[in-house]
Amino acid sequence: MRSLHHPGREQLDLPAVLYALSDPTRLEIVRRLAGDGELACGTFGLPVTKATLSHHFKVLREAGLIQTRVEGVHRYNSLRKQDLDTRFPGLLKAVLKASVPG
Amino acid sequence: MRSLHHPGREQLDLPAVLYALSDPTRLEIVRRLAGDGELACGTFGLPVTKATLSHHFKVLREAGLIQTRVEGVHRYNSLRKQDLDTRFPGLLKAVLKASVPG
DNA sequence: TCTATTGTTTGATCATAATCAAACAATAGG
DNA sequence: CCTATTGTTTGATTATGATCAAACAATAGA
Repeated sequence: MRSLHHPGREQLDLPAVLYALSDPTRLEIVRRLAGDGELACGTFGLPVTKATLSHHFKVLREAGLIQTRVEGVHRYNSLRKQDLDTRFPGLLKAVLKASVPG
Repeated sequence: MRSLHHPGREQLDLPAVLYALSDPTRLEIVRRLAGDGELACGTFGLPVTKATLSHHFKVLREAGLIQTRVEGVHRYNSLRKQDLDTRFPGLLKAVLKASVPG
């Protein structure tokens, strides 16, 4: 398996970040991670296959939104809050606030 | 010509807004409008044909990011700052701050 | 070593979208 | 009217991406 690629803080690209956030499934993943800290891929009860989910995690990872830590057979994902907030101040907070319908 | 469609404030959809902002050309359009208030379509010296530009304006308009006012032969575009800020507080500001490289 | 679990990758399909040239529409000014 | 200007729409092309099933890889546990 190819090792997981995480772009550096300086490489974060706004269009890529916005694009990653523009998919409802990925937005939901980000919301969960914002609340729960660290989650394995399989713990999201989303209505897509594991292949599709894996694809979405890859998009989020390569855009620099999440960090994936390997432990045994699991991949634990977490939001790169610090990096995002440094590079794009207020963006994540605004997106998270807005993504709660109501 | 079909009349220009602008979604109501309540119809604004976060994924659609983020998607509209995820294209560099459209992001540049939004940045210009944020600075200059109101601009006709032809006044952006962007490296795309007028057909492509028209397409991007349509995407921005239908996502609710811009408002297009027809005056004579021109279309004057402006950012829907108020609506965006009401619906997604802090989002536009964060995007505009982030989109200035440096 | 065998098996179950977890997730990735590949290959295919289908949909969406970015782009352009060309045709079209609407208007302003002669 | 005629013409130039401004922008939209259409049709075509090309690229990207969301999705799934199936094959694969890695690990933990019996």
